[in-house]
Amino acid sequence: MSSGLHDRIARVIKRIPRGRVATYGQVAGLAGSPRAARQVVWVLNARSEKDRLPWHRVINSQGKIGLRPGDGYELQRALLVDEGLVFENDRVDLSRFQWRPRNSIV
DNA sequence: AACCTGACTTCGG
DNA sequence: TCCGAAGCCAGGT
Repeated sequence: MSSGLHDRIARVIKRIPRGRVATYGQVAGLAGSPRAARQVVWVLNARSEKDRLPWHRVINSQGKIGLRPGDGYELQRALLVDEGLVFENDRVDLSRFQWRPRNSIV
């Protein structure tokens, strides 16, 4: 059973637990389209509010926040810090905070 | 249909 | 470790 890629991406994002983060590529992969990292961005912009997605839990493969200072960076970082993530030089340690889902069925 | 755009990713230097 | 280039997908113009 499967819906459109965007719906699957949105569902994956909703599953990211508090205190953990997922990378764009990881979300795309869990949604069944490993090369569609940019579609994750599209979904975040188009549906974060409407679908109440935990948008702040998605960061890039380097453990950094994609949003730029003055354009959401501060808010995202603050939200993550609230959830217990630790930033060192503008990045989080993925080996420590990356979400590792047990069942990846979408 | 061509071309641009983006909260990306990987790879090479 | 830090860029830049190239590859990537799909929506918008």
